[in-house]
Amino acid sequence: MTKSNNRCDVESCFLCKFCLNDWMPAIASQKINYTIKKGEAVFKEGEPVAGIYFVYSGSVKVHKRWDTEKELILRFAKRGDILGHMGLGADSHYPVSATAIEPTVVCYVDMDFFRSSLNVNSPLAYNLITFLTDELKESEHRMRNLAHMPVKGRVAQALLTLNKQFGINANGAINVELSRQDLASFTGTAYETLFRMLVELTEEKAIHVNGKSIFIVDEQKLHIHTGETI
Amino acid sequence: MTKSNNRCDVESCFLCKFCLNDWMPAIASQKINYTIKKGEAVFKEGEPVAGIYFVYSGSVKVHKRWDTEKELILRFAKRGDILGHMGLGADSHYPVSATAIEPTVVCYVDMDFFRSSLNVNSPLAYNLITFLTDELKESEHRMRNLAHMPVKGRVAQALLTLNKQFGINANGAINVELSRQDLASFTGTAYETLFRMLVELTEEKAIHVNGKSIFIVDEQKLHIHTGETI
DNA sequence: CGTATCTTTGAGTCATGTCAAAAACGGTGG
DNA sequence: CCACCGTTTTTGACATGACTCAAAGATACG
Repeated sequence: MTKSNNRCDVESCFLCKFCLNDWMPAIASQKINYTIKKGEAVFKEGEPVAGIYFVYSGSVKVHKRWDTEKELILRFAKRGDILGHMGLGADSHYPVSATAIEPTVVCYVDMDFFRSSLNVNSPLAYNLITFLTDELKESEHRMRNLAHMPVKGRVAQALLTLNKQFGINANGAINVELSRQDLASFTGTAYETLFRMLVELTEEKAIHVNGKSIFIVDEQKLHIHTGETI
Repeated sequence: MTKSNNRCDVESCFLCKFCLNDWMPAIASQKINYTIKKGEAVFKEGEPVAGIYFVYSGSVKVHKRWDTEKELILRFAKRGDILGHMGLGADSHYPVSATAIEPTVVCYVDMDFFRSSLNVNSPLAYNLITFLTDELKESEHRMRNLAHMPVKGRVAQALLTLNKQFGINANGAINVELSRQDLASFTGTAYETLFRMLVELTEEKAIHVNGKSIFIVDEQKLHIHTGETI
C-alpha cells in the first residue's frame, strides 16, 4: 500500500462531484491516494476505523469471514465506488475486509474530516443517504435469496450482477478476472458446488465458459433460475 | 388503518428529537398518526412509496416474500423505530412489507417533506446516515450468517437478537408475542425445523419454553451455537 | 361440540457440503 | 526443451442437514 498525491477525478464518484467544486476545495486537499497490489488488503475486519476510501481504478472485494476457513463476499467495488462507509456507524471497527482483486488505486479521506464534511454539505449527505439506502435494499434482497433461493439460482443471480456491474470486455465475456473460489464466496456456496452449477448452466446454454472467462449467452435462462421477473 | 392527529413524543425516536424542537415545528405539523390492527399491513412490497413511518407504540415485522409461500423477516420495529426508509432510494416502490404483529400506532410523514427536511437539517441527515450504516452492518452480518451458520446457530442468534431488542417481561420471558411461524421466518428456516431446534435448545437447558413464551436460561450456551464471541 | 388452527412427531427425500484423488495447467530452473 | 512442483480444475462417492409431506395430538373458538 504505497502513498501518493495524485488528484483524482472520477465522473461516477459522488465525492469527486463535490470535491472538484470550487466551494469544496478543502476535501480535495485532504485526499490521499494509495496504490494497492492484487491480493493486498485495503483494510481488514476488526481493524479500527481510520477513514473512508473511494476506488480510483481497479477492483476490490468486500468480504466477511466465518470460521477461519469460510468467507462471504458481500459486494465488489470498482472505479467510483465507496469503501469503508461502515466505519460511519456506532462501532469504530471495520466489520468487513476489503481486498484488491486486481491492482488498485484508492483515494483516502480521514473519517473525522469526512464526518464534518457531511455536516456542512447537505447535498453530499443527501447523496450518501440515497447510496446507503440502495445498499441496504440490495443487501436485504440478497439476504432473502440466501435464505430461500437454491444455489443454482444464486449463481445465476451472481453472474447477472457481475455482468451489470462490470460489463463485458472486447470478447463479450464478463469483464472481471475473478477466481472460482471468489465466485463461490460471492454466491455463498462451496467451490465444488459452484463448479457443478457452472457446468449445468453451460449445458443449458445459458452461459459459456472459456478458461476464466464467462459469457452470458441467454439472460432469460438465468432469470428462470433466479425466479425473478426482470 | 385509521387516521388521527395525536402528537407523539418518543424519547428514542430520532425524528421526535428534532420535530419537538422549536426550530423544527414544520415537521411536527406534518405528522399524521395511524392506528393499525394486528396482522394489518402498514405498507406492502411493491406499493409506490408514499412516506416514512415511525413506530409510536406496538411492534411491526418487516418482511420480504419469496415464491408466494415463503418469506424472510428482515427485522422488527418497535417504539421509536423507522419504517419505510427504503423508500428514500432510487426506486419509488417499497421493496419490503411492514405488518403489525400487535396493535400498533405509527406516525407518518410524507416522503417529499421528509426529503426536504433532510436537506435543510444536517443533524437529522447525519443521524439518518448513522442509522442506515448500522442497519447495513447488521444486514450484512445476518447475510453472512444465513450463508454459513447452521440453522441451530441462527435460531440462537434470533433469540439473542429478540432478547436484546424487546427485553424481558415480568416473568422473565422475551417480551414479544411472536408466532412460531414468524420466528421461523426470522431465522430463515422451515417451521418444523425451527420447532426441533427449540426442543434441542430446551434439552440443552439453553432456553426454556412455556407455551408461546421463551426464556433464555443460559446465554453462553446460545453463543456456542452462534460461534461468535460476545 | 364440531371445526379450524396450531403444535408435535415421524419418515423419507433431496440439495448441498465434505472429502479425496486424478487430471490439467502454469511456471521455474536446470 | 523437459522434468518437476505447486496450484487450480474436474470428477466421483459419500454423509448429512434441512426441507417436505403427512398425520396425529392439542388447543382455541364460535
